Amino acid sequence: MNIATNIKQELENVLKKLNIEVQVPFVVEIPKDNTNGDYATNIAMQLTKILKQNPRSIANQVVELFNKDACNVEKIEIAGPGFINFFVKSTSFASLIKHVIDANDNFGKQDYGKGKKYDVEFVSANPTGDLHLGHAWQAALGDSICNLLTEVGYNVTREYYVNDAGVQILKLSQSIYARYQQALNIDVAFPEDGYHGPDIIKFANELKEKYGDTLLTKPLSYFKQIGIEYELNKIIKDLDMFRVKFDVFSHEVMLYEKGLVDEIIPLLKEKGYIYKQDGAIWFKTTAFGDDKDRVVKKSDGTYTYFLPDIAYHRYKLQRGFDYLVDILGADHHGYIKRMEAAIMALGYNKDQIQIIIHQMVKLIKDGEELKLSKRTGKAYTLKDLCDEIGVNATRYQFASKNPGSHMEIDIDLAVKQSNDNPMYYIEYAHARCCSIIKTYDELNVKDDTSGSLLSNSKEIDLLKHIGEYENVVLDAALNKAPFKITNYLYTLASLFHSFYNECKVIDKENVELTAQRVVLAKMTRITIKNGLKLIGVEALEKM
RNA sequence: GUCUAUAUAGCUCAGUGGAUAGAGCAAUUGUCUCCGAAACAAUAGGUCAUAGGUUCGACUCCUAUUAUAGACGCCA
Repeated sequence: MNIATNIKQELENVLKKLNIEVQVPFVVEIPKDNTNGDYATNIAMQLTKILKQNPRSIANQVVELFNKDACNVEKIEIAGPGFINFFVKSTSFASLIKHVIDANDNFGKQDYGKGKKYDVEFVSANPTGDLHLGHAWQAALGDSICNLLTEVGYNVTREYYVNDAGVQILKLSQSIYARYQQALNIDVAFPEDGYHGPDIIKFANELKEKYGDTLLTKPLSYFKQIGIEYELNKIIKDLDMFRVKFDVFSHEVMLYEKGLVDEIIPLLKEKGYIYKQDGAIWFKTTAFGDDKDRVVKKSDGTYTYFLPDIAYHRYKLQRGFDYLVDILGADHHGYIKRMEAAIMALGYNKDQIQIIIHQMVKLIKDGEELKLSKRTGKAYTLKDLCDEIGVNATRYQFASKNPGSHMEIDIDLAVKQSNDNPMYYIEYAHARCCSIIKTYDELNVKDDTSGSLLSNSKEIDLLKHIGEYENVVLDAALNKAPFKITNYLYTLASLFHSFYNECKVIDKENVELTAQRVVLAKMTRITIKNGLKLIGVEALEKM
């Protein structure tokens, strides 16, 4: 049990003694300045409205009723406008130390989710070309979110939606067919909106090598099928290299084949959300807060893309997931309201779906913006970046950004300064821990997890921060915010480096202290390793 | 015009109602006879875009304005 939680519980007891029934939104946290205690709470200020007294006098009452022995508190002070600051006994860390060492690889794992089922859909790039850096962000973000949710006890499925029924795929098959003909020296015009990428030319040449001209008589549907297979396999391979593995690939074509798409309009009609206008069929999404109604069936009789998407989300919910998460680029933000509308219209709860939007990636190369262009086939891909700076640094780079903020990547700078990536600072701390532990092992001394000799402020700061890890994991998971993990790890590495420089860990003259300090290195190593694993980065033992 | 984000140190970014707003890079200065100097310690650098409001307290919440990116089709 961690110390902050203990203090919080005791404060809840105090509230009961004061006969306060209502929820008080107070926090127990580590103050920035440790002269303000090891932990502090704002409970007195929060109570001003309820008790209608000044915060310092409330603080006095709280302190009087507070049972210090229940949570290893040595001293309590009231400071500033009414903060209550707690100073804990050094022995209070013994249970934390033992917990971290015993849990080891499992430190951080929690049962908060109680096995509830999440389906997280991300990347879902059309199989028409290589993954670009926007997909890299989605892949890193999505996979890390899945890891976090799993860590706190949810049952998570990673899902990829393959848009294989739309016009994009038709263009792909036409492009392949044209390139194939060109490979055979047949003079044909390349389709107007075709895919110009070099990969298609390469694929066409492979077809020529393998089959000669025997495919010329095949229908377009044949090229469609082999095209999807070829492109999707390439994507899967890249994702695998990026350490992202999907559990389920759902194909749009399958939704049509199973008749799921055709079921939607009658279903919505039954509930009264469908009407006809100008020869088209509309879904009344404004009933659920959208700013305008959406067409689901065009006047020419074909469906809009929206309809299969509704069918797809219904299909996911029917498979028994409690929550759905979609990760999309900012160019899809208009999509949120209408999809929520669809979910609600179908009788599900709005908070069963969450759509996470990440902002656009702006690429700078040679001092100017590099526009992604499928037409010209020129793009800087996920694989390009991984080849240049490595998978670890790439995963870290994308996991560490808040998806709500805009990202600018200067490729030349990223490559040149890859060692300045904050990840290396964290890796260095980990490698240092490993090195210390190795040296220590040769001494043949038994670990001491009591923590009784740890009194230096650097040691205490490190312990307190490690004690926060589980809360940070939970917070990051619930907010679906992997960047909270990277921020945490960075601070942890910093505290460790600082501790290392001030406190000699291995001291042959003082075996007792060595046996306790080395445990700090072990705790740090465990925490960094587990934290990095959540964002798909390997912890290095040597650099 | 409407919608969604974003605006914090010269640059890249933390900071989801609390105490003196924090890191890294860049600048200046110390620290390796010693467990890994890819590190540490220190100095300097900010009217938290602007103006109002909410309250014990606002970088944080609300409103308006400005700037930047993106979205607003019977396209996907």
